[in-house]
Amino acid sequence: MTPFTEKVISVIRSIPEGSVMTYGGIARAAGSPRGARQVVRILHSMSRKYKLPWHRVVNAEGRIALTDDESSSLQQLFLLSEGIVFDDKGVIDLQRYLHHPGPDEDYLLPPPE
DNA sequence: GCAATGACGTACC
DNA sequence: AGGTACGCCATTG
Repeated sequence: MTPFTEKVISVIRSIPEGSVMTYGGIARAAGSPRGARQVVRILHSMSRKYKLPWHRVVNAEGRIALTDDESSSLQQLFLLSEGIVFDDKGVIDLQRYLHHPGPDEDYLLPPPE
């Protein structure tokens, strides 16, 4: 268990209801801008052991990232129940639902342009 | 300990 | 605009 992993767990647990975060965003918030795939791995192991809001994690496009149809539809169900809206293409409006970490975090958003 | 894995992201066809 | 290729690196077998 590395500090990065603990940070990731902490970040995920801090995602408020009705908000989402991307894998890359969590990785950046945890101090490893290129650690998106580690977030995936961590989610795999942690979601079984710990109680994490794994359903509030989506990919950079704002889509459900799960490969299993059953699990992904379940995730969508969870998000819907928290008030998150999907558009026609099944995409979440990240501008609106993405959770921004506090000012303590060096969370760098991509340039608005 | 080394090789494969993975619910990603980004750069390139 | 849509598909492919590859880097990333903690965790797992």
